[in-house]
Amino acid sequence: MATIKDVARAAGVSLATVSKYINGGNVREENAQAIRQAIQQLDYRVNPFARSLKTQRSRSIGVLLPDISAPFFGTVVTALDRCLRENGYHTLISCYSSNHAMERENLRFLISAGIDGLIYIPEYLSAEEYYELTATCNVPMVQMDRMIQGVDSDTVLVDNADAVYNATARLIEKGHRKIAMISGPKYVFSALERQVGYLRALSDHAIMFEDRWFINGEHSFATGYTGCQELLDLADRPTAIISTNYDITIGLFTAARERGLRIPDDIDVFGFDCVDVCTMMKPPLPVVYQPEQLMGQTAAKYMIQRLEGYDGENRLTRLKCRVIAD
Amino acid sequence: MATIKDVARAAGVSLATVSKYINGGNVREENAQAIRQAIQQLDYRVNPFARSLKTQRSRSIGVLLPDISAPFFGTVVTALDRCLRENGYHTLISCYSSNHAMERENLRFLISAGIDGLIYIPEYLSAEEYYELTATCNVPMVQMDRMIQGVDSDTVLVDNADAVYNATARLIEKGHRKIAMISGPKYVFSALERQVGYLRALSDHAIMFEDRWFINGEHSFATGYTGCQELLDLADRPTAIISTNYDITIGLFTAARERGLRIPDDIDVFGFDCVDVCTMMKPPLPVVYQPEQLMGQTAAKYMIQRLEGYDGENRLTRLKCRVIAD
DNA sequence: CGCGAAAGGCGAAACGTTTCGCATTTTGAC
DNA sequence: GTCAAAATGCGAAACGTTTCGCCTTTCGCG
Repeated sequence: MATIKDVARAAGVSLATVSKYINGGNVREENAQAIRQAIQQLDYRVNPFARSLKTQRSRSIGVLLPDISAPFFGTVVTALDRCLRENGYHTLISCYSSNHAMERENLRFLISAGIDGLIYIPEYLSAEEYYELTATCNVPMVQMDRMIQGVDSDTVLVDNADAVYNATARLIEKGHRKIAMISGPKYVFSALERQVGYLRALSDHAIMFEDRWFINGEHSFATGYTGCQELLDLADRPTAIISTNYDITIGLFTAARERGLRIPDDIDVFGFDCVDVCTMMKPPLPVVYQPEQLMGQTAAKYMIQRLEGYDGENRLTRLKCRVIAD
Repeated sequence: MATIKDVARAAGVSLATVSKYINGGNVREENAQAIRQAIQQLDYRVNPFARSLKTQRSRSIGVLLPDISAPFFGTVVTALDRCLRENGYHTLISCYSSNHAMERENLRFLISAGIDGLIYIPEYLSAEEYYELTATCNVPMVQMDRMIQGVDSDTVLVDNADAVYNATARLIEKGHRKIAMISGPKYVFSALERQVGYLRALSDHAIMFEDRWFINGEHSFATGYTGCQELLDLADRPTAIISTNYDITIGLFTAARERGLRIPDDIDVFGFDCVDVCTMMKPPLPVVYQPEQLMGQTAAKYMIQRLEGYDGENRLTRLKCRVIAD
């Protein structure tokens, strides 16, 4: 493997000049020519390890998240990855399987791997734990989709409460009064916010909240499926159900249709995250769309700015969700 | 940040001894004690850049794949990541969005990032292109799920033909004679193999292949949805449809049910990849399950063995899919 | 043509490890 | 107690960059 030294020799300049050329400094055209040619000829590539040792930066960004196999996260991360790559960074992904111990362990691992920055979708970690783990290193961090209470950083969220408020309000306008919701775990930031939106909409329209119409569980197919069954088994059935996640929506559909219920005639459904599924149905079902791409892009933007020296206030972006309904 | 030099000084031994201790060499217990204490006290961590420069290894494995937001890939990669991490490696994921130019570009990027190994789910790249891009570097590579004709490496595949053969045969045993299939793109290795399994099953049971019952498209919801509609619009409708991918299956369901067809009574469906969806229905639908976890684990195993010096023949594993049906 | 400023080039040090070859200590058998 | 072998420790070099401070060349202007 050719080194910068070989290039310098071949081009007849000093090693420092080659380095300057590579890193975009001023070099006389004549020399630039020679260096270019030498690089070409020797098929020289910068050795990333040596560079990192010297600069103490790796140009890699850690992404710590619960689970990459969920479509929502997958799409966010894809956008993130693309943005970072366009700016010369690469993405080091780490999934902690919604598991507290792994969340802690993987965070430690990412840091010891020498990441320049961290983009983080937290779940269980407390502020104390976070600060303890990251005490020594000092990499910038961007929180995404969720937030640890007491941890200050740039943050990109969606307006969960608003989105679910709107969804609920739509159903109410359509005449529904018995509206159920199937939601994620109580300890998940975004799930909590969605719950708030639901409650507020009911209250604003003077509709009593019924405990039995509110179901909590993991963000899984099973939660949607069994949750829907539970609801349909009630003597006092809801006439509409709001879902809060892709898997829950699919589970919910499945259960409802298995019972031979026509959607939306027999039971109305408000989907979440699965725009393609909902819009292709006849009639199209209303659905909450989260701006996944934009979320990834914004987080990437914040991170890149920090890495390029921005040192101002922490920024909090609330992206609006789009409620897709006629 | 403390360096190994500080540790050596604090422990009263030489720098080389500390290094030996860290890397598991023989050190007198007395010294080990002192070093341990010094490390603790100074909160010393090995600097990964310096280590990499010296060893020319990064302990990171590149994973190049079409799209992380597909549940199948997501699950495979999650397993992969976990295995590699347990062995002290980390995963550098790169999605090329099923795009030829990006596939090339991202491969180049991964290599220039100094990965120790590559785990690769290819799509468009030819053997020539692959060899050209990887000519200079010499990292081990494991192909997963698919294979480039003419590129020799450890490879982990599933037995696609077998799986679809069995699925088709089941439907035939159930009495179906008009069996349609909705499949992925013709240039995707696994899609082609699935097609082969379908054709062979038909032929083995003396059933004519009908061109109009075979539909090709991207691995997307839309393909399943519109494909199903096309099939149902035929004067000569199939009585069963085989899907070959998660998104296609969901699309197919949606279209069939929108028409008010009962599954499996009015039209039988064989699902793919979405075991939870299919098994929770009543009655449960048959479905092809790909051993995603095992696939990731096997690929990780092969990679780790190569990195630890194994230098034997290339290995080809064909994992069996499980056909889940009563 | 001459001058000062700006641009460009250079050598050397530094980043924090691992590892080589050799020197020293320890060990165990006699 | 002695000796050889085994175990352990050490100093120094090396990995391939970037960057600092200083020196030389070039350029533009009067």
